[in-house]
Amino acid sequence: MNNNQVLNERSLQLLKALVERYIQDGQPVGSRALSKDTELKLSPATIRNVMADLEDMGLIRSPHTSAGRVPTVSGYRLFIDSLLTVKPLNSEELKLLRKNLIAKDNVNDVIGMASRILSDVTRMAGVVTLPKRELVSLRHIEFLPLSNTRVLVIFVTNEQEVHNKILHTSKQFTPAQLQQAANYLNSVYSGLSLAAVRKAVLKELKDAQEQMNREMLDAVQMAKLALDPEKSDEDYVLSGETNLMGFSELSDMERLKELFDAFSQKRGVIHLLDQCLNAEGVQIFIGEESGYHAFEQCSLVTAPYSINEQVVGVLGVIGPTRMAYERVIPFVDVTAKLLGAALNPKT
Amino acid sequence: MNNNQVLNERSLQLLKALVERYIQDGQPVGSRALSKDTELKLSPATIRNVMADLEDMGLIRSPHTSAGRVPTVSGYRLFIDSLLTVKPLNSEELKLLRKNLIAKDNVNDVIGMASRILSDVTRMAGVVTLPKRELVSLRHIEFLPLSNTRVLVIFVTNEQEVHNKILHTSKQFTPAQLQQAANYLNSVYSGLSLAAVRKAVLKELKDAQEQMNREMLDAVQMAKLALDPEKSDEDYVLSGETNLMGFSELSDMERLKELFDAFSQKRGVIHLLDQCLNAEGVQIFIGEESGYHAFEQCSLVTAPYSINEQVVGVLGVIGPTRMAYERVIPFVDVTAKLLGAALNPKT
DNA sequence: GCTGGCACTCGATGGGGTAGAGTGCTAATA
DNA sequence: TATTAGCACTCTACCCCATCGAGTGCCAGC
Repeated sequence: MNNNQVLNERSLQLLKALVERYIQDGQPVGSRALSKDTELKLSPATIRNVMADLEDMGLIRSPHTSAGRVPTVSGYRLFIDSLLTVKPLNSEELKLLRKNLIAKDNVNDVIGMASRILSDVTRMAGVVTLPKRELVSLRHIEFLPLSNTRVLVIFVTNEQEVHNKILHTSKQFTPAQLQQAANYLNSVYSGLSLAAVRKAVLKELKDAQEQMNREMLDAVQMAKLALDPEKSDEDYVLSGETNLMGFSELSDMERLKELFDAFSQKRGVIHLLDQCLNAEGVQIFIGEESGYHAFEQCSLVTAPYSINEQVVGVLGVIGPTRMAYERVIPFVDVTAKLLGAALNPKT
Repeated sequence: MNNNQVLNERSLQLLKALVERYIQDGQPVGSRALSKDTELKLSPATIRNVMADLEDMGLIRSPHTSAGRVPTVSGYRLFIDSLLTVKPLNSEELKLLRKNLIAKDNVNDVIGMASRILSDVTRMAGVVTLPKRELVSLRHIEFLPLSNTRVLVIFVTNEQEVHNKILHTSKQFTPAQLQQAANYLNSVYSGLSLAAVRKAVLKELKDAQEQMNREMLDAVQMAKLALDPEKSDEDYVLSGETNLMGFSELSDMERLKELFDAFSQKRGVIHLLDQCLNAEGVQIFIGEESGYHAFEQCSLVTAPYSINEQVVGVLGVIGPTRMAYERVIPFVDVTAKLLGAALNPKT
């Protein structure tokens, strides 16, 4: 692949046509087909020359001598970054989104619905991360005694979601003490983000002076335990994985197993999605770009979503590299925005 | 298939040998192989005659003229019900179980671990239903005000598990009122099973007379809302689905998709597992016996598990019909017992 | 610089031949 | 009468090979 070639307007146009054609019917595209497809009146022979150049540049390749050409990852990348003409959502998709992506009592239901819509509409796999607890703010905290040294802590966050956890305390508390501790924490920390609360808590514990009375110290100590980040904090909801079994390019059982293993282990996928948290808008991993072998034949189109202008999660679509990006990209974009809206606490 | 044949000892012995052989290496079993396998000194020709009889009885069949024989569902059934010699767990498996299947704070963790062990050891898919909430007893109930008419209800069950739900009440309650309601419910219903509580609550509401004061009535009303059974109550944890992708008999993509679709829709699987709740010990569905098309190539080996002698859930293993029943059956059995033990509240 | 022509390559398809596994049937045997 | 050896038969799996069609690269001519 030597890049010292000229990429003139015509070559780009042909690359665009080739990628579009290939996305449409999945067969390697030959010069004859391309010559008919474009409005440039060029003979197959000319197009062959251009294709040879594109191949030199590593943008397309031929599976074997007498097949047509197929886009490489770089080809897709160039196509998506500079050549793609996105299609706006059709009214039906929009209607579906508006109808189903609405606020519910249970955040998980909304997330699940978003994931479901993503997979149903695109007929690929949809994925939505749960909102990062760290970034949402504390609304209310409560302690319930379970047994001697076991306390159930319950906290409600501003997305109206309830979390609970069992703490093992070093000493025994009376219900009244627990009540008092909760009251204290609510009065001091309510409204702050969980991350901020934790930070404040750690600070208080560090420079705890005598000025802080016994009860408060206990309360802060318990808050620390309660807010200890958990692995379960990082999770996502996946839908329509089975749609992926329909694609011929993923029909190799080895690969498919690897992919589904990645889905159920979650770690890799989470890592991948986390990289998209800070992206402005839609971000795309094409094939091997993700760095995960299991995703080598897949593309991932993601967009972050926000609650109160604060990015708290990511959603996306997973499918074969050969996907209708011009439809998927705007769809993922809009879904992210609407999910954010649906999760925003009605003030 | 005419059943008016004699099933003598020898035929059964040959059927057993055939099934075992087929389970072992997945190839149709011929008369010659069978003649070598058994200690009955019979020539292939004799065995062929017996096999023809077994085929007449619908216990085995041949994929085509010049292939060996393969067990039918009836054949497997007879094998499992009367011919199987189960193998006790080996010490390694037992050690793994005892080491990992221990009480934890979080029931879901224990369930997840059980599912994981089932799939890891058998190298097939493991499934464990969550304990039926209905059947566990109420330990503690608590109400927290969220906003005007929205109340968060939290209840802890005897398996130390915490459930929460948001109620929409018809009128507004003060924190004190909620506290009072919870106190009342705890004093009256604590220790009863959720099903019993619901029953009692409905009865109280039905013949609510003036003798019941306003507050109590409110409390009972809210308890009714809180205990309304939800669809989410019926759920299971599945592990190692991807193991199923390795089996050649399931390698048809159509079928596989159907199977995985069934897994993610959950309804059919739950229905199937529910049928095993009342079985004494291990229950097995072989292939089409399950009644679900998606499971036609699969067998399901299940056992119910109990908390406090009360059956609350089911666990099992899903794999190809051709599985090592003699190992899977005792393993599922023991796992169910140990899971029950791990879930039993330490009193 | 573009095009038509042409030889070439490669995968897919399908026919034909063969080897091997296993059967069912029959006649011989214990 | 139950068992066995022998034999013809059937079916699959496999390999080989010819053919076809799509598409290419290259070259000469416009």
